[in-house]
Amino acid sequence: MDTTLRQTLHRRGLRMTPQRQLVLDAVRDLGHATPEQICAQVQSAAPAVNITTVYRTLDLLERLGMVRHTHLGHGAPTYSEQEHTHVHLVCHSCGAVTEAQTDLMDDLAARLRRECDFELDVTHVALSGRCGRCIERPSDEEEHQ
Amino acid sequence: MDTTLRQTLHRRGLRMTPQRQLVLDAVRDLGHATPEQICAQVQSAAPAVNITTVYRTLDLLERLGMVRHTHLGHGAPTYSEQEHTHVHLVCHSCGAVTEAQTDLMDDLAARLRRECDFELDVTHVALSGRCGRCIERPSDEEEHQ
DNA sequence: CTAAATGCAAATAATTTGCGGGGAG
DNA sequence: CTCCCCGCAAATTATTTGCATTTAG
Repeated sequence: MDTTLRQTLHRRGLRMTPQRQLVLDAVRDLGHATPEQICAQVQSAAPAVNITTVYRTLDLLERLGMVRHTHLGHGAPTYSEQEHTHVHLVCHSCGAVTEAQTDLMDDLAARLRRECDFELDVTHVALSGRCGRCIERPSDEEEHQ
Repeated sequence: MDTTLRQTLHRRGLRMTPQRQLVLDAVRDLGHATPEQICAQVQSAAPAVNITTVYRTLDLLERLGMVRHTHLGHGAPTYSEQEHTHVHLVCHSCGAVTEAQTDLMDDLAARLRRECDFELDVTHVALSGRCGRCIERPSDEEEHQ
C-alpha cells in the first residue's frame, strides 16, 4: 500500500512493520488527533498495539518528515500529515478547530521576515480566538464580572 | 503595595493573602514563566508555599483577569500580566522567545473576521518559526538525513 | 466565629525509559 | 546470528483533588 513509507524506512536501515503502517494510516484518517486518539484508532484494528509504540512511531514518523505535530492550545499536541498544510483556528470557547488557507498568513509572514527577522512556520501552532457561532451566542463564559 | 489585587479580591468576597501577592509579583517579575518557574521564584521568598497553591492562585488570577496564559509551543503554558499584550514569536530551533507588537496582526485579524468569521485572540498562542540567528547559522538541525 | 485559603499527601494524566523476547534479514 | 522493534511494567513529569488545619475579615 504505502510504498513511500516502506522506502523511506528502508533508506535509513529501518524496518517496515504493521504498527508503523497502522499509525500512519490513523494519522491520515483522523486528520489531526492526539496520540491517545491515534492509539484508539490503531487499537480498533489491532488491539495488542501498545500506546508506547504509538508515541515512538509518531516520533519516528515526524523525524522522517511524514507527519507533523501542531499545538492546538491546551493539552496534547495533535498530529497530521506533513502535506496537510493549513492554519488551525481554535475557538477557545467551544474548542472547535477550523482550518484556513496558509496564504492568509502570507502578508504577516512577509512582515515578520522583514521587520522582525523571523521565519514564520505557519502550521506548527494554532491561532486562538472565538468562532462565529460562539460570537453570536450571548454565552456567559468565564468572566461573569 | 498592590491595592488593585486586594480590591479585586474584596469585590468578589475573596481574601488577600501573602501567597497571592507573591504569585502575582512573580508573574510580573518573570515576564512569562511556567507554573514551576513561578513557584521557584515564590519559594525563594517564602519557602513554605506549596506548588499546589501556585497552581490554584494562577488559576484564580486568571479568572480575575489579572494574568493570562500563553501556549508557547511545547510543555507547560506560561503566565504573564494581562497588560503585557503582544505576540510571542518562538524559535523552535533555539527556543528563544521574542515579542512583537500586536498591530502586526491587525490585518490578519481583520481578514479572519471577514473571511473566516473568526475573532482572533492574538495573545493566547505563540507564533512558531525560526529566529534570525538560527536562520544565519548553518545549523545541522533535526533532519541529518 | 465562619468561610475561604493553605499545605500535604495521594490521585490522575501524559509521556518516557529500561528491559527481555521475538522476528526480519 | 545480530540488531531492530515491540510489549510490558515501572519511572517521570505535570497537574488536580480530598481533607484537615489555619487564618483573614
